[in-house]
Amino acid sequence: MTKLSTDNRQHKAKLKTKNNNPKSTIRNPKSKKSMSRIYIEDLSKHVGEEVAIHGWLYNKRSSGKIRFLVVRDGTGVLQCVMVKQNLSEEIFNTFDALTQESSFSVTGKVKAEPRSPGGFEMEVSDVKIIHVAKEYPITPKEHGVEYLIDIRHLWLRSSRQHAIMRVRHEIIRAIREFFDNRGFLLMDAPIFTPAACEGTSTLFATDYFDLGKAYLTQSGQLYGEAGAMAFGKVYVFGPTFRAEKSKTRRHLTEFWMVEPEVAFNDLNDNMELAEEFLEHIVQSVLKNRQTELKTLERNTTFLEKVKKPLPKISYEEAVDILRKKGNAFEYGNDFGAADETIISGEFDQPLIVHRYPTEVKAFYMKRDPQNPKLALAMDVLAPEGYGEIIGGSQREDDYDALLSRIKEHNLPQEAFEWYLDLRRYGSVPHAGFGLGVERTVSWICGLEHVRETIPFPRMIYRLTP
RNA sequence: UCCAAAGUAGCUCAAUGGUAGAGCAUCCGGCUGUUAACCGGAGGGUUGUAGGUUCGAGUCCUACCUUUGGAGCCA
Repeated sequence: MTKLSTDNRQHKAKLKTKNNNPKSTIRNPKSKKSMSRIYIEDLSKHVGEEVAIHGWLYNKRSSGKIRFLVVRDGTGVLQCVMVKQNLSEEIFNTFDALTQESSFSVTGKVKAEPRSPGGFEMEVSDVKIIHVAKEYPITPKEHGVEYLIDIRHLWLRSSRQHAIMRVRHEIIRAIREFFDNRGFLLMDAPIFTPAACEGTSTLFATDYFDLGKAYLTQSGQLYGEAGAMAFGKVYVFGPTFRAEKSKTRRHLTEFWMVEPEVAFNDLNDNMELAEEFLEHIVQSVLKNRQTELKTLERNTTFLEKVKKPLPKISYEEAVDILRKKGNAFEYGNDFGAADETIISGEFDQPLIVHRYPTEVKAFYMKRDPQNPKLALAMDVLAPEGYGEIIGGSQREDDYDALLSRIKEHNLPQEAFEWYLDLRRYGSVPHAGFGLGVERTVSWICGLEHVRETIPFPRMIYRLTP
């Protein structure tokens, strides 16, 4: 019933536009020698000029003879004022046909307007409808995340999602800038791999011609190590895949990870690189994305404190903190999400925890010469309960030690022969870490869930859109 | 895989075991400065599915389905 009436209205709207342009309902806004077209973000340079904006209807309001169109063009939002006595009836009535998210181009004079949120307003002289949208499923009122995530392709048009995606973009830009400025080579690792990189996680399998199964990568690190031996310092930046049935606000099955790897670095160098890296990322966002952080109502007090040096404690000291807090934590276990929150709650900066028991860490991590029961590993825990955002280590560079680790973990030696080669031909101490992009975005934006940090999240029960 | 919670109008939510409602959205009307505009009116429901208890079930019971949160694993 509702559908019918909408269709009717669309039909009417089509008829109206047809009168303007007999060829097609979809008009090319550039076809007419129109005003110079600008983006909303550049409005300040065009005050007093007659310009055109191409965009979509964000919202509209009417007070009878004065009407307001709120247009968004992807770079911002602008309120356009239609005054009846200044416009022909035909143009004034385009207001009625425009539904939420209809596309159109609007022409008029730009005015500075202190009452408007962006500081500018447009006095409309002409409106050209491009396409009348059907009833839009996202209304200006509240919606649940469950509903919105099903229409993620449309949800991305809303202001909050714009802010998150712009912060994500800034984080990725800062990551690349940081490594590029330090002479790192960006080295892409393969997505298809013959075996588990770390041997533990469940992987996504796929048929690979006559070669049997291929698996989607869960880390580019081993390839990064080959890169470090070839180029000295590299970073791998790509998607990674985990088939574990993790159902939490911190997990996706497909997520992005950046993994630097540096030859001749030890654990201390690695921790220093990580803290400088985090400082650069957070300070870049604070510097370049204040508007977005404001939209997200992010309290930036903690973010401003992200500067070198970050606090560093050993696994043992972390266990002590847990015990002092009355937590019956057993030495030798890995920290759960609740433990991480307690430990990081003691600090107001990201916290580096180093030297974990070898049993809870991966086979390729070098053992501490001072205490062979410990791995030269490091994790960075974000404050405010956001958990682990970085995991890294100094790698085992001794051939015999690495081989026995591979055997202890029951890994297929043939698959790791190339990796062992790195210890056969000019082995050197080296270290690296991986940073989860989505968890970092989630932390910096202050979000409830990582699913909002990636344009199209992949989770156990979600493969669409 | 395990534990827990939730499914009622397009959306967000109400409704002691006793006639299923509101706000937003949609449609019709009004308004010359609105700001998630406002005011008046209208349409809109197999209460996730299948059984059961009861004079009577949206509400109680059982199973299943779907989604969400958490655990484990991890970034």
